Amino acid sequence: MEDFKRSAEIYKAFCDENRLRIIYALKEGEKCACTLLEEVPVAQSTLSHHMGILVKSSVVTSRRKGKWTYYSLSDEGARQARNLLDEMLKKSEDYQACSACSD
Amino acid sequence: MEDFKRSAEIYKAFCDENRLRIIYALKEGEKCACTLLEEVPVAQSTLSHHMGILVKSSVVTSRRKGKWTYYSLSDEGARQARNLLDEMLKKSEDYQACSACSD
DNA sequence: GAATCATATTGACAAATATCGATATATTAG
DNA sequence: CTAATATATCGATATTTGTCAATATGATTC
Repeated sequence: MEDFKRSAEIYKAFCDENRLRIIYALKEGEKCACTLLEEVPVAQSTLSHHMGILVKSSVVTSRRKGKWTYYSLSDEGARQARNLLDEMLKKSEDYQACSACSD
Repeated sequence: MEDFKRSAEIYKAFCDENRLRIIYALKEGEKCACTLLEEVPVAQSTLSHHMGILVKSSVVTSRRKGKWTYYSLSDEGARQARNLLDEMLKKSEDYQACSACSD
């Protein structure tokens, strides 16, 4: 709740158009990289790069199963992102509606 | 709910460490740029740049009062960011827990 | 209107990021 | 063991972003 660096890392998940596409695709269910690759218009190496960022943010988890890596939305990551957003946007108890204001 | 470009723009507000510091400072109340400048370790022009991004994201609103520009957290922007996050992280009705899975 | 103050804009630069093709690694299939 | 497949990593490059100093704009004050 003051570790702005880590918080920013979490929101990195959402500040890129293609990563939002990926998250959106994962709403339907767990998918392997090759499936995501069909749905998101980027090269394979680029997808891999984005998946790394998404996993680091903890919004997405990965699991290896043979040749495939399956990705899915993380409930825990979602909870964390939501809580943090609430925390950041909640005005404090003694919020000053208008500082040094002459209106 | 498919305008990924606009959605990414909204989350740009949260994916930089210093912008999070600014948002955090605004939880206390409306503040002018010069006050924020004392609390966030960046140059004046850099602060102005960040404020532009925050306003574009709609998370922060600005109001001009004489020489000063006052910034504050936008309830409407907060609502929008929260709704969008929920929307993005909510698994769909027929979520496939495990696609083509042999577990 | 000249001086002062708060903020925005501009220009330059460095750092970070998104992207791709090529290659490496790891697993499965034959 | 070899070939094929899925994914990750590497190297290169273009774009974007964060940053600052300098300057411009706009408002207030004298």
